[in-house]
Amino acid sequence: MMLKQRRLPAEERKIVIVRAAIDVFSESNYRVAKISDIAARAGVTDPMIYKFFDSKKALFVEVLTLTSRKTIEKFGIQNFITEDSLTNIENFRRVLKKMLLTYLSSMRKYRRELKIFYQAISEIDDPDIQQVIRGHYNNFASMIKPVFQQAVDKRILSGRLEPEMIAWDINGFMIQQNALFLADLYSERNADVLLTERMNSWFS
Amino acid sequence: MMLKQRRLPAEERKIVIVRAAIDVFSESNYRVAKISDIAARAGVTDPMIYKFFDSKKALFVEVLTLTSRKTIEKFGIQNFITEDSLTNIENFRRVLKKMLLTYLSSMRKYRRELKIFYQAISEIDDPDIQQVIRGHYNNFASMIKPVFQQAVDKRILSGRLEPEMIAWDINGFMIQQNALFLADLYSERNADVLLTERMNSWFS
Amino acid sequence: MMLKQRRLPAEERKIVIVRAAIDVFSESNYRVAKISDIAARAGVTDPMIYKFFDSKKALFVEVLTLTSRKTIEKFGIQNFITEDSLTNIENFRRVLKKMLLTYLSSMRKYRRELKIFYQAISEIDDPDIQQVIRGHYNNFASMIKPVFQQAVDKRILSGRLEPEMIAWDINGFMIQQNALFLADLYSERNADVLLTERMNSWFS
Amino acid sequence: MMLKQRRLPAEERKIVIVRAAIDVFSESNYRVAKISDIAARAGVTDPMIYKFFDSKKALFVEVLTLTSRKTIEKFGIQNFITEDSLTNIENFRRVLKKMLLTYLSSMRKYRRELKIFYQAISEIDDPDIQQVIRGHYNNFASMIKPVFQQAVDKRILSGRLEPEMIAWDINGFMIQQNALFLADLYSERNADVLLTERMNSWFS
DNA sequence: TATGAATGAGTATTCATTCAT
DNA sequence: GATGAATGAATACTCATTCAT
Repeated sequence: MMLKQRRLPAEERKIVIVRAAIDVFSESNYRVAKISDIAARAGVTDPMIYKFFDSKKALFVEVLTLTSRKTIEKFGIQNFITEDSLTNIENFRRVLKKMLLTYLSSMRKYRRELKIFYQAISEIDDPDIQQVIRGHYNNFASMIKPVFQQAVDKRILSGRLEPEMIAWDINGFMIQQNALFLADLYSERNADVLLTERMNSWFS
Repeated sequence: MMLKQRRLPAEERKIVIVRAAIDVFSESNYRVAKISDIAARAGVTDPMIYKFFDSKKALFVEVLTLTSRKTIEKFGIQNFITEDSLTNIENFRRVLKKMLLTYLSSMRKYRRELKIFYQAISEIDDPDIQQVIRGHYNNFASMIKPVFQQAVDKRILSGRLEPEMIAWDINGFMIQQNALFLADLYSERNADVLLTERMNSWFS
Repeated sequence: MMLKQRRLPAEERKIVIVRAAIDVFSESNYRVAKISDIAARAGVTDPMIYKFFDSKKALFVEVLTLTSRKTIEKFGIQNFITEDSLTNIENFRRVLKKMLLTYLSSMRKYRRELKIFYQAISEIDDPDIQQVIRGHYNNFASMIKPVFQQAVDKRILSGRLEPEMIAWDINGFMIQQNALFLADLYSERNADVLLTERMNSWFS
Repeated sequence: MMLKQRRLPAEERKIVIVRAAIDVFSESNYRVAKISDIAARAGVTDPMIYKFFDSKKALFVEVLTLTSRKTIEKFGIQNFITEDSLTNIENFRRVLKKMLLTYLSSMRKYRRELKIFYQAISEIDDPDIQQVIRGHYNNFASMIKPVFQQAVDKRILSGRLEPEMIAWDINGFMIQQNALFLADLYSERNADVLLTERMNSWFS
């Protein structure tokens, strides 16, 4: 068991602060969260926050950026869809569905990050924040598209729907399920059925 | 020549305040917007706001409630889907698509209301606000469901997908397009193609 | 005896605040003085200060401006030097000396204002503050000059030294005596002797 | 090629810090200047400052003291007024005038130090600072007085005006010109004319 | 010796809300 | 009924200074 260290190297301290920020932001929201709460949660005093971040907003943007990166890594379609799974449409379909359901079921675990991400829409007029949000959705789509492109190239998919279109459909599906989840209106069954419908459309 | 009216009947003045609130909230967000800006925009003094609303939050909730009501009225599926259009699947499909596209294209006009609605997600922990949000999505689905139920009853729809499921699919589709729209990532072509795909699934 | 009024018309309240500011600024200095001290002294809360002044600096500039105006009014050379006193050099000289000595002896009474004025030199890089300071010295000189010009016109003064020059000499004399006074190095006798010397030079 | 020196003898490092302090204080003022800026300018870390000075104020007082000493040395009346120049009033007068004009024209070069000195007036309530200021003016006068005393002793000056009085007149003249200079109201011509007038009074 | 890490204490400014008139 | 006057309560951010290593 590690006691709380009094002095930490900068790198580690920064991580501790970001983690605290995720906690505190998600427990209320960007505007309500107080720097002093974040500091307390991180076990430091307020000024330490400002050693690493120029402002509360800069910290929020960092949290957003990191969350975006982590989400996309975690989604990690490329880890699921191996060369192997692309040899055969049934394989591809099975693996894809498993992946999407896995993602959906991870919402519960990443509710905090999810909530912060949706908070950012309230601040969408801020250029820095807008950039992270748009970057995130674009990156998400960009990660998915080539997988479907490969499937088309390998003739296991008809190409009737452009890979880009499918990518944005997946993106959109996640957005809607996330939103419903945050409003406590998420239904696993609904999500499952609707996902199946969509897959039918992608794979027809 | 129109002078600023000195005295307005209470009901009208309340409407003026709510309109001002929509303007001001949407120009920044619930936390940033100032009561004094809303009052100025409405042409009243700050304390007047408190004549009509107990608090800033109460005003926000009112705006939310009214916006929800208006959105649902405007969507007005019952106005589109007449008895007549339910006699024949092609009619139904055509009218439905027209309605959904109309709604999509109205996003531009109602961007202000849309933005406020998404702001509420930052405040989802507040019970009053959560209630409006959930109520809105539920009402939206409840409005759509019976139309499809009728279609099933009238045998112009197979009933393979439950009307409730379709209702939530439509609901979700709107949520995702709204979110993309607010992030300036809305693509009319994408929306159109993906909507067509979904309709195929509902009507198969 | 007047009890401290709870509610005061804006005009009066502003005066109370400015007076409090003079007290508080002079008891320490512009940077050390706290808005909350000024507010407390004025018998109001901090936000009231901001109803009248945009910032602490704005309040300081107001104090400076008012002090300048008051000082110049109080010096009021035009009140001393009447048509009458300009008929004859001895009269003029006597009245002038009396006036200057009066001013010098008023330093004690106006120490607070004096101190604030010299504080401004620490802030001379601020354009607003610089403007007040320069304006003050220029106004001071501009007030004195025409009196000596009249004396020259009326031939009771030789004009060997330009009126403008004399004006700046008086101005400078006050500056030096003020500075010494603030450093507790003021000597009435010295001031008196040196003033006599200068008058000899002006009137020769 | 000069690399930043890693280790400097303590005395030199102290000098470097004081120089940096003069720069930084004069660029804003005592209250606004930051220790970290001074440290950065001196090429040391913040805590190093505290190796040499107990506090920011102590550093300011040191700067003041050194500036006072340097100013007085630089004024160095004793360097100008040699035995030789005291044999004859014309010589004395010429040399004195040259010296005072030299001092005046050096204001431009020593603006930084001058500015810091006037900043101290804002802090005149601090006993340490008051002591330096008063000490400075007193030393200044004390340096000048004996020169005129000698002139009186040598009968090249009448003694009508006591040497002490003349000393304070010179002192005051410098104070006023410094103040006008800092307010950007310095006029070389005015200074020259007024100085001549005063010399007439001292030498009559 | 030197410094990176850390903080105590402070403070100008903001704004929703109240209330006397 | 309407408002000008007033405030309680809050909070992001700063900086001189200390101390463990």
